[in-house]
Amino acid sequence: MANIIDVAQKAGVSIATVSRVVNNSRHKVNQATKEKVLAAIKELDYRPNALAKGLLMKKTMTAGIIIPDISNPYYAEIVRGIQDIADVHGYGIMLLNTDRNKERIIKHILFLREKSADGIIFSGGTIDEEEVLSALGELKERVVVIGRHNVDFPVIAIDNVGGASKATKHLIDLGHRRIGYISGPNNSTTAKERFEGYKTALTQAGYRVDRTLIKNGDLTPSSGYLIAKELIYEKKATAIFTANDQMAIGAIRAAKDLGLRIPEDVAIVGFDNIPITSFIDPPLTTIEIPMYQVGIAAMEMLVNIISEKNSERMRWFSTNLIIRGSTENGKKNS
Amino acid sequence: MANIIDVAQKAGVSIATVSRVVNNSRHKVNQATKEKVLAAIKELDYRPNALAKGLLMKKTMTAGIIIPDISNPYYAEIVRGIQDIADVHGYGIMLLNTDRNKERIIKHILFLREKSADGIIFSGGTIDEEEVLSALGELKERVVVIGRHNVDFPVIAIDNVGGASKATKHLIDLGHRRIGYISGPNNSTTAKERFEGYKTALTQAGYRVDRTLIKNGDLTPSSGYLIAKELIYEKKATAIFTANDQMAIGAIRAAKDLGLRIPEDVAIVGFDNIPITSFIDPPLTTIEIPMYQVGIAAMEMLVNIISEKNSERMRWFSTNLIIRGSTENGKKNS
DNA sequence: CTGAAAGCGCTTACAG
DNA sequence: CTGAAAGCGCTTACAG
Repeated sequence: MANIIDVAQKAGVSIATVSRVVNNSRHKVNQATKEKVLAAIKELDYRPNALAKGLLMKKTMTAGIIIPDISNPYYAEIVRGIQDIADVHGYGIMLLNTDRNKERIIKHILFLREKSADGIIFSGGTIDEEEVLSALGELKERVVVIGRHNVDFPVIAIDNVGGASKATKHLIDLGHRRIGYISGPNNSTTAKERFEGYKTALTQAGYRVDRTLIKNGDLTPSSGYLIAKELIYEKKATAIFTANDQMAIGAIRAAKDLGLRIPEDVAIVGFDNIPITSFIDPPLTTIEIPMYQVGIAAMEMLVNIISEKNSERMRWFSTNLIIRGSTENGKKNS
Repeated sequence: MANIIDVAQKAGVSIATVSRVVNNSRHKVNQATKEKVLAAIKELDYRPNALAKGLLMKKTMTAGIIIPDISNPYYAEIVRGIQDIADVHGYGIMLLNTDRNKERIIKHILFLREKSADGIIFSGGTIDEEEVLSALGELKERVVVIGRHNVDFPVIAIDNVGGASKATKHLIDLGHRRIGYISGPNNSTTAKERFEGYKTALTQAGYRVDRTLIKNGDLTPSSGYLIAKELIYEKKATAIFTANDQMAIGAIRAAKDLGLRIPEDVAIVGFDNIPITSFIDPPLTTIEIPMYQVGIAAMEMLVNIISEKNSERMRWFSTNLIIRGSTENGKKNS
């Protein structure tokens, strides 16, 4: 590929001049000269080398996204929001999956440092551990965390506790007493926060938390299916609240396979409001999170931090109970 | 961040020696020297700068993935496969969404060239257009295309035509004559290939293709919902085949909202077999594509191409009809 | 086994 | 308005 020297030679100018026209520099360039350079660029199909530029400028226009799993629609939607804003600002995104595994988190962080990423958006899994923190090195000041608020980073916080509490209270208000909770993997802080909300609502209503009604899933429909069967059949749960929609969809299937009616025999509430939820049968009552907006907010915050605009270090997204047919009869959709 | 000179000084050696131990070079280094260097690296928390290395070596260990939309579970699953293999080989992935828009495709390609990506995996939208091809420049020899086989690139081909044909034949065999097809956006070649299969099956069975039964959706559940309502209510379709599962899920909802039974009154077949399909009600008959495996194959092929191992230029994935309750009674699941 | 030096492709302060 | 030159952080052929 042609480089800046080739262009300079073809245009009969110095590489300094080429650089100035390529970057639309404020340093004045004679119009005729500029046109010669532009012509040479076109003819040679010249593209400036971002590696060389990044090396020199200490700015790569690259951000890393570290998430548990892109095949989880929750993260996919957030990533889409991030990317749309990245696009607007000319940033590229390096996407990394961790499956919440600490070694992979660390490995990915070191990788991003080597690539001189300008910043990191982190979501899912633990970032506030000694080892992870120290891996961050000079990137420590250029991180945005999504979904938690008890970490020492700029954060896009989601009201998981409040949302889960609303969901659980909704089930309590409908008269349910044996409300199961299907959580996420142990290292999912989001699932843990949602568990907090579940406990809070029960406690506030004057009920005790029954540990036998609480199980960990892995956020997939099939884990929701298997655990729901157990909670309903063996533990006699009359309602189930799940840490995400996918597991709730599995739970609905489980109730049906047990020959039970929803919501009459078993009520089910999910979390996230992924697009599919209003199309299943019955439509799923769930807690809405504006995932796409969360992604947008995260990338905007990161861009501000990188460009050292003084930006807020916290954006708060509240959550919203959407009541549909999986908890109340007659509600087909919303 | 510490650089190679800092390390060399601290260890009392030359940067050449540091480089050799960092890269585990075959050039021999005295064991004692090596240990001094290692200690210095550790103490300074030194990470080699990938930009500098990439600039020099003309190899960045970065691959671009250009897809229509990561929030579409079909692509999310493929991307996950790609990334898992990228991880194994030490590659980083830059993810870019195009919404099948030609300008964005071109913009993203140029972006990847500037970043000196080692190769590109492309899926969705058109790559074999003059403008796009020329944007590729020197990357032209380092592209893997997913999902098509009529392009002049190494390809992971999916038997969309055969799959769609099987799906349609299945409906014909069940006695359906008015079979609607809900396609994807006009620039989706995948949806077009699936349309080919639909036509082929009809023609082979001796039926004519009724244009009024064919509509374009946008691959979302809600577009499936709206179009299915129209096809069923106005066009009297008794069966619907959709270009992806998401739209099929919308179509199921539409049939139910019209007060119709599935599969007795309306039969529905999707495409892709995304995880959720076996959990909805009725479970969705669909065509299975091993999406994760497709991603794996694509990245493996790209790695081979980049490292100039002579690799096959074509991998073929066949598709598989999975019959569930949305077309045949008594089939609850598979 | 070790190191000096060239060179990858850029940007910009400086001199003219 | 234009250009020569330094320097970003590396790898490796070459000489010793």
